[in-house]
Amino acid sequence: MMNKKEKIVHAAIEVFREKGIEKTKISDIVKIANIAQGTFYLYFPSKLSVMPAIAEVMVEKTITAVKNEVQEGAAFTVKLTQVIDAIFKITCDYREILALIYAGMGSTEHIKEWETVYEPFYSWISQFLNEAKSSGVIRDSIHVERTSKLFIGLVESAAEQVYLYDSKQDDQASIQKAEVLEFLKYGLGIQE
Amino acid sequence: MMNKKEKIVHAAIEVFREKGIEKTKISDIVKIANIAQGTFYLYFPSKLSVMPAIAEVMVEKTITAVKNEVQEGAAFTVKLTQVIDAIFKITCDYREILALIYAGMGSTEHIKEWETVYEPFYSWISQFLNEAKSSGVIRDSIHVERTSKLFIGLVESAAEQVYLYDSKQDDQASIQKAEVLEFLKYGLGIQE
Amino acid sequence: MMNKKEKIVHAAIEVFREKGIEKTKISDIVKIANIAQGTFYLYFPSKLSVMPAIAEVMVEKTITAVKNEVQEGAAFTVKLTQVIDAIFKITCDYREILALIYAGMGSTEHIKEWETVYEPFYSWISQFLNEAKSSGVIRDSIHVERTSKLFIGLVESAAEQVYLYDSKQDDQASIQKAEVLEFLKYGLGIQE
Amino acid sequence: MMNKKEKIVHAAIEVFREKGIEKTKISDIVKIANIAQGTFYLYFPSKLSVMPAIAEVMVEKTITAVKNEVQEGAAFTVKLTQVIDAIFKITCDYREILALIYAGMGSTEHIKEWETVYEPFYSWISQFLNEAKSSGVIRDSIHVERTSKLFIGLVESAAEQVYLYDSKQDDQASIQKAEVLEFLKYGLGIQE
DNA sequence: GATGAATGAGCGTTCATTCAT
DNA sequence: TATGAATGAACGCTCATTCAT
Repeated sequence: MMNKKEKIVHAAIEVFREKGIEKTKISDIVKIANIAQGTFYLYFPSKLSVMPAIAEVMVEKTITAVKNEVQEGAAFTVKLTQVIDAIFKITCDYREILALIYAGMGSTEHIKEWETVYEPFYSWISQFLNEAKSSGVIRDSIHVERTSKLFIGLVESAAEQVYLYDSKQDDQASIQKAEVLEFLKYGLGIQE
Repeated sequence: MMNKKEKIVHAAIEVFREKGIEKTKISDIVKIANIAQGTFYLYFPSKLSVMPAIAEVMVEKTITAVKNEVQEGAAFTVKLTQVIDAIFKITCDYREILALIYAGMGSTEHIKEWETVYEPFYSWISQFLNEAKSSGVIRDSIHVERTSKLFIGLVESAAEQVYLYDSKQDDQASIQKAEVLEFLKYGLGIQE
Repeated sequence: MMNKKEKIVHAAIEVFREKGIEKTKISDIVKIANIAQGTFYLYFPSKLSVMPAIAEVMVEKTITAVKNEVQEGAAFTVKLTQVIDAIFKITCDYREILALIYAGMGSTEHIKEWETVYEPFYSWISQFLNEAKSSGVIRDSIHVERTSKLFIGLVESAAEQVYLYDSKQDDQASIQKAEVLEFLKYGLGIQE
Repeated sequence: MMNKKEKIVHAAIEVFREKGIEKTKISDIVKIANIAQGTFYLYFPSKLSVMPAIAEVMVEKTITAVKNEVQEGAAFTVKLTQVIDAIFKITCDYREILALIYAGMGSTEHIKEWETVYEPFYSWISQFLNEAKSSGVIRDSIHVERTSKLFIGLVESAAEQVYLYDSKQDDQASIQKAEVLEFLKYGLGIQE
């Protein structure tokens, strides 16, 4: 049994994916969440104010997906491929929502919250890069915190482009992924 | 004196930047454009249908900015720095709109148009990379068309992060730019 | 053919009388006015903001009623009786609305407007008293402007009391009127 | 420590004064009363049904104020002045509420209750006038019960006008009071 | 008695769209 | 073409009321 707030967040994700954010009505969300219209307003003042809570869930989903995909003990390049795979998958599955989160939501009101919300994902990637740096697999001049953000930005925007331009052709995804991998290998200065 | 259509497009850009797309009303646009409410519908069927026209203007602005910044005859690394500078500047100035355009706008209806509209910018970057590739400045394994998109995605997302996370500290911009340059130099495999 | 604003004001008066102000919905008003719901908001921002316009109409109605009732050339006491009759009639017919207007509308926002709106009525009574004062019918110590307000306050509150306490008994009205007349005769110091 | 019912009544007075009756929500009242939302309904069925209890408190306040002001053994004219002073003070302090009570509240449902509630005040003034009548200070033709209502109506409407039209100028109050006193002296036919 | 989270009917308000001028 | 007053369907939001605890 979920509590009401969680119900709203999950219902919102579901409806946003189906109808897009602009076309989603609060009445759609409460119908899916199976709560009364007024109850929504006990937890959120508006449709957009659900976004930070959604972002939190999305970051969790992403981290979980990445962790599940990455094979403990594999070579760094393999792991890199797996990270890219995971991000591509999540990005394609939830692209409308991620696009909004990533773009900073159009409105600047919640921006400082994203920082906090995204932090765990940046941390994970930082840690991932740091290990590689320590074992000499990637170049020593890497600044891991900053690069983690560039890394995620690069992979996510690449994933979005696949959807954006080549949504019909599945093989485009793998070509694009390969390209990103290649670019990252050079960018990180992998020595294996 | 602008014609009515241009007035609408420029007014829309102005209002979208101020209020965000969701909160912008057609009445806001016509007020700024100084035309009658009904006149809008003589040129555009809906608020979102103005977006491709906006994108066109934005791409023009971007290409112009890049061209103006890049110094003919300079070394590739210098030019690279200049391209990054120009994109950072444009991205920061118009980030709300670019974010939306780039993210595909949440609604999938106009996606195919973006492809066409963005094409000139991708072309310019492709050409830029191609010259470098021909003269052996960057690694030969680069696929210029695909990389041009990764390139733009990387730089734009980096620029967005500066705005997103460190809006107050101006020096963050230059650090972030340096990091991107470093990453690109490795990613492109520059040999100078 | 009335213009839309007048239609709204008259419809509002009608509905307020029937249902009371609190229970009146804007949808009731527009139904009677025979206009679209949205049209209301082109002229008034809220239900209560119609009140000043209503007050204006009510003051007109009152002055007209008084003028019609008062017999040119009659003795002052007769005229006084007629003024009282007219105010009682109007007050009883429109008591819910007048009560609100007179009480200052509960909210203090429109108070300064009442001053302007009521002015014509105060003027008329002032003039009425002034003539009587000039011809020596009422005591010389009367300050006509101030007394006109006391006069109206006295007669209106008396009329309200008839409605309030004795709404069923019609003869109460005439007794109350007689009492007011007596009180006013003394109060004004009539010498006839 | 007040009991819950008293808490509600006093909270309602406070909120009604601040926001007006129409804009007052039950949730505002319970917040001030520091009780739970549901508790309200254990004592009152609706917002307006609190009004008679408020009126009772107001009448008590008024009678107390008048009694405190009036100096035992003073001449009638002096007492009259003191009564006027007291009513002016109370009316100005609680004008929004008194206006509503006095005007019959727009809704006719509780009217008969006001009669009962106001009775003590009318009685007191009747008694006050009766004594003056017995001692021959005021004219013999006075009908004390009816006149008590006219008396109160006159003084209260005068007090409201001070507030309404001249809220800034404090000396207006004393001029208005003097005018009322003069008017009453004549109206009652004082012979001193 | 007391609570306050939950309810949902109902209302205010918006704003894209139309069309007579 | 251009206008902008008028429209009314659609939606956000409120808030009196309930009821399980």
